[in-house]
Amino acid sequence: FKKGFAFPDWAYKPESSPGSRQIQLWHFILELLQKEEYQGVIAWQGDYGEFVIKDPDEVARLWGIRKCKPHMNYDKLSRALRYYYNKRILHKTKGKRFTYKFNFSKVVLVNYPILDMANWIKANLIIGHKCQHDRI
DNA sequence: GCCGGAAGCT
DNA sequence: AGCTTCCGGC
Repeated sequence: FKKGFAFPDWAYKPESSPGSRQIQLWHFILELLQKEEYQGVIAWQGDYGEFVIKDPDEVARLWGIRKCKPHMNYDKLSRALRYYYNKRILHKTKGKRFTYKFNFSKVVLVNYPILDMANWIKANLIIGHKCQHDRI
């Protein structure tokens, strides 16, 4: 996940497509991190895999839109991030405000071998997002 | 802010 | 299972 890495179009599938499921928070975080336009909101900073949430309210708002949870806030989002500690997906950078670090050794190398990145994206990155209650 | 238990939802 | 909601404690 070097800077400027962009996921190709075929990696995105609509929610209604077979085999699709709800997007996971860490997928969403990675999605924001690879988009230049969100660098004022969330960005890689410091050590490899380390990122800073520069605008917690905005990240929470965007996550709320994605999950159709209009009352999402940073308090709730950060609780979800804390559940990643035991799963060894993330850990906190202690002393640094709004700063977390991906355990890429597990997330990428073990669960999703870097050599098979294309299939990892296909299997995990779901971008299509229409709220169920919004369907007419 | 950050932590983690507890309960609830899908 | 993967959050969401709520919250007491630090």
